[in-house]
Amino acid sequence: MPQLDSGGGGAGAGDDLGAPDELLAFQDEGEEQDDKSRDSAAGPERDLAELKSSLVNESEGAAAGAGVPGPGVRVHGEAEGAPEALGREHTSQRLFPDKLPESLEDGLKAPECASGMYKETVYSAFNLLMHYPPASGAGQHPQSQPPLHNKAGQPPHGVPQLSPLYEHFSSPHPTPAPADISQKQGVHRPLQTPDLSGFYSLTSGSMGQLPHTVSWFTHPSLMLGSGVPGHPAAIPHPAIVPSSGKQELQPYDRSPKTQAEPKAEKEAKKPTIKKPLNAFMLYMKEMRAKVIAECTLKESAAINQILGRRWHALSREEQAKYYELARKERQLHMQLYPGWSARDNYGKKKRRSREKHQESTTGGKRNAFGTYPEKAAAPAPFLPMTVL
DNA sequence: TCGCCTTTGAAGACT
DNA sequence: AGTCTTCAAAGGCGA
Repeated sequence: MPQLDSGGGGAGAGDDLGAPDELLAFQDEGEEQDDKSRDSAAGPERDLAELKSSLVNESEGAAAGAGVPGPGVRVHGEAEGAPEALGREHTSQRLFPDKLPESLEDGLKAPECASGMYKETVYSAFNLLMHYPPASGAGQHPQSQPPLHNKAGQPPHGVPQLSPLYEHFSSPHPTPAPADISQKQGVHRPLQTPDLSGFYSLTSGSMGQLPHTVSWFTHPSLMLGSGVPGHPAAIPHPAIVPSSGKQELQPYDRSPKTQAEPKAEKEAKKPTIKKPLNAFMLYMKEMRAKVIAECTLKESAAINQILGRRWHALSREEQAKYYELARKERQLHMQLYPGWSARDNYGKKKRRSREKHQESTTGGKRNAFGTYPEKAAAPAPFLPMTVL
């Protein structure tokens, strides 16, 4: 995130949520910018095609270099030696797995997949940000700020797939549900803070600008958890899900099973507070539907590959909007669940087999530890633009 | 039914 | 401090 929190946290300690990694995402200036502009200018036609051709390149490189290529696979001719290039290298590498999922191949074959996919990329996030003016002294990114005011006050295109957290706070009736949850978990959670009241106090008029909010309020997952039954305010925070089983529920399945559930089962379904979504997750959530609609792909793994590539093709301004969203998301999450820690969910998922990780290590993607071999040669910390 | 796949980013755990 | 590990979303697929 380019300098979203510059200025030493005008919104207080909690504002210092812009992770350093966010800055790294914008290290790739210079040739990277050219790269992105090429990608963007070329449009989606090249998106999948490049992905596919890159795979070919990688295999060619592997053949020519006798296994040397690994991290050095370049797809856009970045400058050698530059820190940005280093950071970029493993990115590129990650984007091109050894094997392309069949489903992805199908998607690549599908001509409709290469049509107009790149338009409107961040309009949704852009639009959303309009409703969340940056906290004082925070989010003062010079590039992300000015365009945040849509004079018309209407979504330019489509329906933003907002993180429920935001939609939740878009409600003119802020729900006390999270606090309720917190009580159950024995965590003190102040309902509202001065920071947030200024942040998310939306008028009912703004609701009209967020028609998608309805989907959030009517989503069955919101009927879980605690709260005052039968009242909209009873809707718990969407980050709260039953701890047992997957988060996803059958769409619009509102059968009152919970009433008949035995006590033990209820115990097992104690709500879990999920991690706030990061910038890329927010981007994926928003763009997934488009990719699915325009491609024949359905497999998330393949879609995520495309989205990952598109993510890197986004301009820094476009990415900045998602970073800003994610930052606000974390901020909200922190305000809602002050006692929550990612540790709470640590180890809840079953671990993958170590062997598979080691396989991927040799494959040049994330190694057995989820990082990249090149990380040892991590680029120098990104200097905020204000410094530069 | 459950975990894997696949992506990036955030953050906890570990050295 | 630096590195490693896990989780966040999503839905098809295989065991």
